[in-house]
Amino acid sequence: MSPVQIPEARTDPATAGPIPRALAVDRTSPIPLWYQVARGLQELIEGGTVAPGSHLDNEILLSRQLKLSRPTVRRAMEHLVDQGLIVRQRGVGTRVVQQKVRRPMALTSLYDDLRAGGQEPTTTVLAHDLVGADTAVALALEVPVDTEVLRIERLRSAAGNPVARLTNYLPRTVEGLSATALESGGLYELLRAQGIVLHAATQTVGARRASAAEARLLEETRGAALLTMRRTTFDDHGRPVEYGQHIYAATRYVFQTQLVAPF
Amino acid sequence: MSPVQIPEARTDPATAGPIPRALAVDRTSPIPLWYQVARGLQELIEGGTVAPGSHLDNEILLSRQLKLSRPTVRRAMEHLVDQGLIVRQRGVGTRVVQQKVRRPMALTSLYDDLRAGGQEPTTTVLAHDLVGADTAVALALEVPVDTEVLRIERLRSAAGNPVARLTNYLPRTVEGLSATALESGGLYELLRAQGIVLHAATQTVGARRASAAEARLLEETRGAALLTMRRTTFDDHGRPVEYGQHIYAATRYVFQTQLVAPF
DNA sequence: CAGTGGTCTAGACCACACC
DNA sequence: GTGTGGTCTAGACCACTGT
Repeated sequence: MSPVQIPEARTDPATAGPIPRALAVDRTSPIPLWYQVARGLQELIEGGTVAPGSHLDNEILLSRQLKLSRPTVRRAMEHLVDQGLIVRQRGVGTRVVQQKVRRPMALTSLYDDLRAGGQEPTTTVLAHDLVGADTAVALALEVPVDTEVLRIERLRSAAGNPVARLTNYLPRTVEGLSATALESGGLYELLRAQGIVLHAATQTVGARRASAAEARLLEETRGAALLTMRRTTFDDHGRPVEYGQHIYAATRYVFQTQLVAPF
Repeated sequence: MSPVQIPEARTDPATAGPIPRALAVDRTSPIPLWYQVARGLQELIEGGTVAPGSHLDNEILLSRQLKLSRPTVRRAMEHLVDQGLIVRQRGVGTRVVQQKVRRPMALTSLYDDLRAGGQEPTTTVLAHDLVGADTAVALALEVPVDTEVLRIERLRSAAGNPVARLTNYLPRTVEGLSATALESGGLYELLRAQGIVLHAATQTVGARRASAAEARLLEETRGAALLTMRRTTFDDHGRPVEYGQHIYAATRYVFQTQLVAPF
């Protein structure tokens, strides 16, 4: 009846459930509290401490345990719902979802993909020069046709086998993309190091047969099936950062994606 | 200095900016207020009332105009940021982003895709029966091997040309999937009509060459490049709903995706 | 009925960009 | 400085689920 909280029934609520021990938050950190909580819960889930199918503590209890407000805890949980880690039902509670492969590919690069898969990727720069933008490049980068843009062509290999030929076009204003830098890391990594925040992309995936030269480069048979991808990446201001036309050896690479329903 | 609000300086704030007129919210509706605001703003942006690049009113002003709290208005704006419609910068404001193609493909189906593209799709059911789950199907649907599952095989055409052969496996418990229903609409549409909430999916896209039979079915040349897709779809409880193995004529279809950074 | 998540409010303080 | 968005709090009421 009374809105006053019960004076420590049995155990200290801050150490009660199996949850809170690993979830201490650092209030001096610049990282938002809700994000710290979300990461903490994510570790508990992925580490198996909280079994799939089991219920998580409810918001009010958790906020009391962590000494945070309910909206803060709530925001963390909403984040995990977006990630597909947990499921919430009014009147029922919050349950941990059966674990899947879980790769949030979204805005990663082939380099990140391969490295995450345990294969150490290597890169050979085939071309690194300035060219006039053709209509496709001009449209994607939102510059006039024939504007000089940076072209980068790379051969990406994994475990000694060629996987893809990557052709990227970028505005001349971008810096820090020397050939040596490109051979030691991914393009997106270098862009992020320049302070560019990659925010969104549109991409088109298709397939076609390899030309003789492409087959030779990728060590495929003549006429082999290739995956093709065209992608335009935008920064957080909505400006185009990069446009790429890529081909992948279909025998050695597939695109894997996790989708979450919009809303 | 005083925390008291200024007593109606000049004009009534509720009719001041260009924004609020179309943004009246219905407090009796079961639709969340923040969502009503988000839709209203989206219409203003997509209708061109608010030009790309121009600033939106700030949160405090907008909340006063709409007579809503700041967090509510804020939530609407966060939604639009997720959709890629607007961009926010601390100390600067909220600006409308240059419009792109904007297709939130995420969890739509080929049927939706084709129809949205103006091509009226047609479907021919090639098979509709019960089969024992092989290892791939069993793994995806989380049932034991050899469990009887529903198999649906369809040929999807657009503008009279075959585009894809779709093979889907579903648990026997799913209803409402008669052959006639499947020929008049998309699978996802039928599932949603059954009250199933599609929430997430994992998919793998690859490429290979067509067999003689596949080429014949899709009216392609022998050995033509095909796009392949395997997708498992999950409902909002995290349970697998559907597993599909599909092939697409690469000359007639590509996958187009909009990605937003996950952080 | 009690317990859960879903929504909303009215404040507060801070970090950052621009003048 | 001034104004902006980013974060956080401490409540409130409601809708839905299960008993």
